[in-house]
Amino acid sequence: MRTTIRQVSDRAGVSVGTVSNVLNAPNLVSPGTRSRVLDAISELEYWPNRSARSLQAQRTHLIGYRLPDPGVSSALDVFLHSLVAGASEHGLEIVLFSGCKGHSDLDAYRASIRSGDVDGFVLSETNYTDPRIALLIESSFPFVAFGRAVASQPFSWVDVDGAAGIVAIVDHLAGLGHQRIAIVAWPPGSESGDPRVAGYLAAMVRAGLAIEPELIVRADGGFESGRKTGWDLLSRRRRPTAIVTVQDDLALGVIAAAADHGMRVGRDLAVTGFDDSPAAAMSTPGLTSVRQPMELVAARMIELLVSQLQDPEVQRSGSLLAPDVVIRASTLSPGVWGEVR
Amino acid sequence: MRTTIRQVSDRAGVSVGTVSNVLNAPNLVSPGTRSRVLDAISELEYWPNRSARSLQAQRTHLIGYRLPDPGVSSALDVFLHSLVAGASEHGLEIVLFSGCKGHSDLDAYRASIRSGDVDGFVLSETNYTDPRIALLIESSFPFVAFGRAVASQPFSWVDVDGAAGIVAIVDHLAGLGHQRIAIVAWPPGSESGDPRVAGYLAAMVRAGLAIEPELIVRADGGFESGRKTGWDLLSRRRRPTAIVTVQDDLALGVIAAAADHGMRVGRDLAVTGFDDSPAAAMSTPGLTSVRQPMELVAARMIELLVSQLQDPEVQRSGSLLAPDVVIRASTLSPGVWGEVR
DNA sequence: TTGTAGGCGTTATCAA
DNA sequence: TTGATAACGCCTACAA
Repeated sequence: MRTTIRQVSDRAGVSVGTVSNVLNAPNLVSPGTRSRVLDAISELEYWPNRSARSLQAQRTHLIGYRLPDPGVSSALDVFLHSLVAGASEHGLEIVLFSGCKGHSDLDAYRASIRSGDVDGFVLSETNYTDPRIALLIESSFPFVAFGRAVASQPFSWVDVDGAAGIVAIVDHLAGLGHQRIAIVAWPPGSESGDPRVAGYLAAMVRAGLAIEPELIVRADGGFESGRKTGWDLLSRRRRPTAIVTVQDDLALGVIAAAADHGMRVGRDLAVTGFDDSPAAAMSTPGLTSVRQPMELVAARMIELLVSQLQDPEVQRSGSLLAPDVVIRASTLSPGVWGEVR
Repeated sequence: MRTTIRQVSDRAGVSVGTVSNVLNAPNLVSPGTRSRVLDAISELEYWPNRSARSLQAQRTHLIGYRLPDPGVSSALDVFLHSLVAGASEHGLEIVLFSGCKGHSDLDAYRASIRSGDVDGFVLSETNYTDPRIALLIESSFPFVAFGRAVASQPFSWVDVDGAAGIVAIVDHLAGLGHQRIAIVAWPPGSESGDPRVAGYLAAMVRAGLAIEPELIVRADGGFESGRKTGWDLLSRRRRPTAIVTVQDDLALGVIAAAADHGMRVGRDLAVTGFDDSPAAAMSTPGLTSVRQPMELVAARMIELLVSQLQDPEVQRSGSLLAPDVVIRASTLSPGVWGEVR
């Protein structure tokens, strides 16, 4: 059986209220009894019961997070870690859930809200009109989203400036002398993908490079999709000398396609990714990529969430964070680029 | 304000006990009142409060899992997913925590136990003598470990037969005609690493290949470590024709080292990894690797945990699961192997 | 078949 | 400064 506050109070010869005060408002207790109580607490290894505390405080100190499907998020590892670490600093913990089969995803959120499972939610993989965001706003339930969206009211979000990331990538490539720069992007309509294409266009214009529609190709995402798209791109008479992608997995697929064509990436062709996933760092050649500052993202998300927990009426706001470009061998060998073939 | 059982009972014109029975023992309630209560429940969108339920049942339906440090586990994504999915089928959720700074890791577990945070733990990254295992056994608190260990008493664990995985790898390589097969392993003393080396030795003997001490090299783990070790191995006068590793990250480092030497993996050299991480599948050439059946691992772990939750006295047992070998281009080109140089 | 009451372990309120 | 007591929302006896 676990130790209760009653046992501690008996042991210390005080009332339960006093023990509670020692823990929650030590200044209200005289030093003498305080130390007597503290002794009893440590002798009995007493820790307040979480459920009881939650029940009375109407607060669980738990934050809900629905895991994205496997393979969708290539930096989940770092993100989750930072999230847990950040939460822990505020006495919060992250509870994972999955869309229960048979029920819609939304129902899981709804049930959690009604049963007081968690104090708030962290959302990721949001898109333009995410029904979860609408639901949570309507329920006026605390949450933060990784990713902007359109919503009826302002809400808390953190996002990474993908457009800026791609601009930096294109600048880098243009600086190396590339002129035919292609981009492999997801189909239009993606909250994270569209700005990246916009960044590509802007940077190309600024670099004085011609924008040719055939240099903008679409792929569903993932390695195989990148491989196929890359193969097609490299099978053309007029090949691009550089291929920008919106996802590391796509870029790694392009690298494979280049090998299929007998080309050496980093020499015959430049390729870039997005996410700086572990696979990007460990690829041969190393994959130049846009790195999202996941630690910052997570920390900021927790910050925004905590401020809502403290004051439900707090002004909602968004944070747009700047990414870095990590340059690796997949975009090396400046000056050797020319019209291929 | 959230809906309480009281409001439901008022609305349905019954007592709270009856509402509770409708939810927990429907057969005790007459069909008439039952449907009346059910109506009230859905109209009011009533969901029982989790904290109150936990308090009274002395059960939180939460399982604690301490995230491994980033980069340690290359298959965390799949594992977590399967864990969450498996837990969800039993009405359990996974709560993540991190070693709170300043305190020892063990204290986090201790505190969780005493305060009734969770009903049990899932452990991963265990080693021979894991203090957490000792603590949990001593506290007779429900838990399952991913990985065997030495302990004072039997406990529940699930593990993947790493030795068998490496045996299959060596068999595969020997079948391709390789004779000088090296292994890059972690330093001795690792619960997961040692059996893999043992598997290597056994398979080499069985294949009638000479075991040369210089073919067994040690590396700390990780890409850079693999790159360095690989470079050294390939700088020798008598190079191995195949390099087995105990981790994908190491293998990818070896692939990079081979490129540094101007060698083409899959043709001049065979390389294998362990874990079948996303990076392995997306590497060029694709990395032959040992795939741990993470879905099964997680499912079995949940199974073992749930059985303890149902009956604390249940017999503890372990499960050793068989891995698969995923063959990719890094071990292709059979028959072209010879003494290099 | 249904209602009532006690208790799960805390914290907050109010007296003393 | 401390002690008693009433919630918090639920479930489970037990009584009706």
